[in-house]
Formats: sequence, structure tokens, C-alpha cells
Amino acid sequence: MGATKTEHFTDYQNHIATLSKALGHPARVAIIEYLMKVDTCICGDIVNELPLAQPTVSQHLKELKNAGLIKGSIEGNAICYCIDEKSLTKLREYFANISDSLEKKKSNCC
Amino acid sequence: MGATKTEHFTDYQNHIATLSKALGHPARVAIIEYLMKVDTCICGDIVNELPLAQPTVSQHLKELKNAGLIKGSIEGNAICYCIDEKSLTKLREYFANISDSLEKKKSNCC
DNA sequence: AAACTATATCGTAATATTGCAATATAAATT
DNA sequence: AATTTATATTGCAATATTACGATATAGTTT
Repeated sequence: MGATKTEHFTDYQNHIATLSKALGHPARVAIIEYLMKVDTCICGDIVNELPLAQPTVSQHLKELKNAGLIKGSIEGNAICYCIDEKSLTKLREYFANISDSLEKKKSNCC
Repeated sequence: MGATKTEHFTDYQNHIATLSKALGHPARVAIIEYLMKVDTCICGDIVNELPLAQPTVSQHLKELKNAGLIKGSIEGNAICYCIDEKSLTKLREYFANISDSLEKKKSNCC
């Protein structure tokens, strides 16, 4: 055991979980926020921004990329990372829907 | 090593990460969706809904509760779990802000 | 081509998560 | 009070994550 039983859940549930999991670490939240802040799509300055070693940052970037939250394109020597709007739009929609439904229901318990 | 270096990040970043992490498992996404679906704030039926053993479900519920995503109140024998609107509103706002900023910026790269 | 720069990968240690059987707890029913 | 029902806790095995030093890769500059 120890591995998540993804096969028992819907693709959508797994997708939301994957996106959420990628944001489930403060360093990765910080990376997203940094990419938001800088207008240019800054590359390895991220390493200098974070209180973590270069390999660790590289690993976090990889996870964000695997989840589809960021994109990276080679820019000569360096690599240009930036936010992938689609996935963040998906998260926006997901939580907007939940929040809306909750308001309509005016949950009558707890 | 192995432990997340939370102390290097802001409270807000850690909070978003905590909420996201709690949703970083399909079973927990499924639990939230189930609590949304049923109007009454259903208790242990969650165990029957999910393809997981009772202790596993109990553990997932605990994590959702610790993160502040759900609340639980004792209802005689059983326990009544339901969504904590506040935290979902926070997530809604967070992703709405990011999504808005992205649209304004019309990211010119990658 | 040698040196430098930017990033990724490997290997590994520390820690956390996932999942469940067994067991505990506590209220409800008989 | 014994049994049943609902949930939590414990203990443990399998796996995943986090972090980083060392090293590899690949483009850039000298």
C-alpha cells in the first residue's frame, strides 16, 4: 500500500486532485505568485527568490510543469517558465462552482 | 531533510498550500463533491460512497477537517460532516484573483 | 576548445502519506 | 448489561515527497 488508488475515481476528480496537489507546497505557491508578479516570464531567478537549493527548486518546477500549471520554453542558455492559464482557469471555475452552490444551498447544518 | 520548510514562506502561502494539499487526493475531492451533492449533511454514508476501507476514509476526513475544509458535529451516535464555506470561499477568491490578473496581463511569452 | 552559466538528473537520507486490519470508544438498541 | 452501530485510533507496510550535494548536460562566452 501507500500508493493512491486513482483508478477508483473519475478523471475529473483525479485532475482536480493533481492540480491541487501541485499547489500543496508553499514553495510551489510562492513560485506561482512570483511568476504572477514579474511581468516578463522570468527564468532561473526563481532559484534566487526562494530559500531552497537549486536542485530542490528544479524539482518543484518539474512538478508544477507535470501538473500543467506552468510551461517552460528554452531561451538559449536559460529556460523561460510561465503560468499555464488553462489550468488556473480550471481551478477558478471549480471553486467558483462550489462556492456558488454553497451559497444557494445556505447549508442548514453544523 | 524530508520535511517541508514552512518557516521560510508567508502565512498566506502556507495557508493556500495547506488547503490545496488537503484537496490533493481524489478521495478527498470526492468527499467534498459528495458533501456538496447531498443536501442533508450526511455522516458516515461517505464510507459507503467511497471505494476505501473505513479507517482510510476516517483518516481522509480528519485531514480535510484539519485543513479547515469541513466541519464535523456529533449527532448522537453518528457524526455529521459538512463543508466549511469559509475555506472554500478563500480558495475561490485566490484563484479568481490569479485568473483575473492573468487575463489583464495577457501573458506575452511561452 | 576551455571556462562559465543555467538547468536537470542522480543518489540518498529524512520524513510524510496512503491504506488497511485490528482494536478502541462511545452512543443506541435490544 | 449485552449487542449493535458509527466512528476513531493504533500499528504497520508500501510508497511518495522533500531536500540537497554531487554530477551531468547543454548553451554561451572568452
